[in-house]
Amino acid sequence: MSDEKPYHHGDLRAALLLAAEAELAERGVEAFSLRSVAKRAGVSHAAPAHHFGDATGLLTALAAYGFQDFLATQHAFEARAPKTPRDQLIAAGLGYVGFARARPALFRLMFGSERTDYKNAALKGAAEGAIGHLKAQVMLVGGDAAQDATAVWATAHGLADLLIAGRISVIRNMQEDDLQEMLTNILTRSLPEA
Amino acid sequence: MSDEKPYHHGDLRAALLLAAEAELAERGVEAFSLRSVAKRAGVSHAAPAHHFGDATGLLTALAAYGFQDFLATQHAFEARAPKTPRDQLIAAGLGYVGFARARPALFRLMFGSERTDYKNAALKGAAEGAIGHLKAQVMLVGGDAAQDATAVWATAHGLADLLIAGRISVIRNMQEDDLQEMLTNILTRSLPEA
DNA sequence: TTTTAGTCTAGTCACTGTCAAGATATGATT
DNA sequence: AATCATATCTTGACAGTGACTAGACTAAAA
Repeated sequence: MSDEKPYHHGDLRAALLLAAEAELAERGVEAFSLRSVAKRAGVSHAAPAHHFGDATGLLTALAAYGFQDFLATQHAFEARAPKTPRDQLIAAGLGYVGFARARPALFRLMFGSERTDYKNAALKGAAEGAIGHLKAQVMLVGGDAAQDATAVWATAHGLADLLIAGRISVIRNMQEDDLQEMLTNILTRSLPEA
Repeated sequence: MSDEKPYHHGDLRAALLLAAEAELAERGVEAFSLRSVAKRAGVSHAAPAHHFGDATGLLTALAAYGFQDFLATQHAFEARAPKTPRDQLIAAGLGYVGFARARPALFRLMFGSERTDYKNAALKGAAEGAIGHLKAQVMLVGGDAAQDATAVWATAHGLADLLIAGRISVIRNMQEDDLQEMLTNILTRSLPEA
């Protein structure tokens, strides 16, 4: 009469988000299954509906949570970099790529999936927070904020997406050090000129 | 006794590929369904299996076909551009983005999906053809082929992926002319220096 | 004409997301 | 403390899915 699972989980919402990211990482966005998430959390197949509505609801919440970590990763990279605006911006770009490589399925969910609802306020807010951060940094460096932010962002995003897709054959057999140096070079070139 | 459908389709394989791209465009990669493709082609739900094995087989064939059109689009853009190596490379980049915008779901399938088999010879060949073309152009311009090709490619890819995701708010309300100019500017900056 | 191989259909299975109904626990009101 | 309302979770059902099997049909080879 001790190890009995209580009827109420306690914090199922958080547990489901954790399970969902694990499922996402193991099976990918396209093979993602609500029932499998429920099973992993040790709960009935219909339980998630009460917290997230449907599958889109869960994935939307997960994407929003992902954007928060995404921003946090960039901040972590920035903290370890020199404090000049340019270095900070490059660090943010490396953080962008680093996040994608560490959690590729989540990254894909955030930026590419159609199974999330971008009209959702929480997701929209989290996503715009990440974008706003980048734009603010570009303004510190100076230049045409719109175009320059787009340039840096697109470069980081393209590197990230191609890396996790495994399509850049040049890169597959590269030493991690050399890869980082190359990423830095490419990002630097995308910056507005000093 | 005239309009009766014959038992054999005639060219079901091609018809299925056409239907598959239409389904892809309408419902997206993640909601893609084999049975729906079969229905659209007016054929039983198990018919595709005889031509493509399983769903992955069909999507793999479709991706390979996509890479051919992808290359053709770039060539079309190049034909309309000045014949200097730099202009040709930029045109290829614009073609890259143009293809993604015209057929976003197919583009996503080619570069992002896990429902394709990249060990498949046809797909691998088609994909490497597109990559080889880009690399060849970079060598004409001069520079460190590996790094420079990666830079241009990542920039084009990032612009394309972000554009079709609709995440670049700066761009959503932009005039098409201004957008093209901006894309050209950003791609130019990613090029090895003259 | 007979055989063989290729093409397509029909039926089945386990799995999926969603819905509806009911069981159980929590907490507010009295 | 007792009752009621609400939130949480389970169970069971449904149509749609991918994959598999067996068989029907057809065309071309022998």
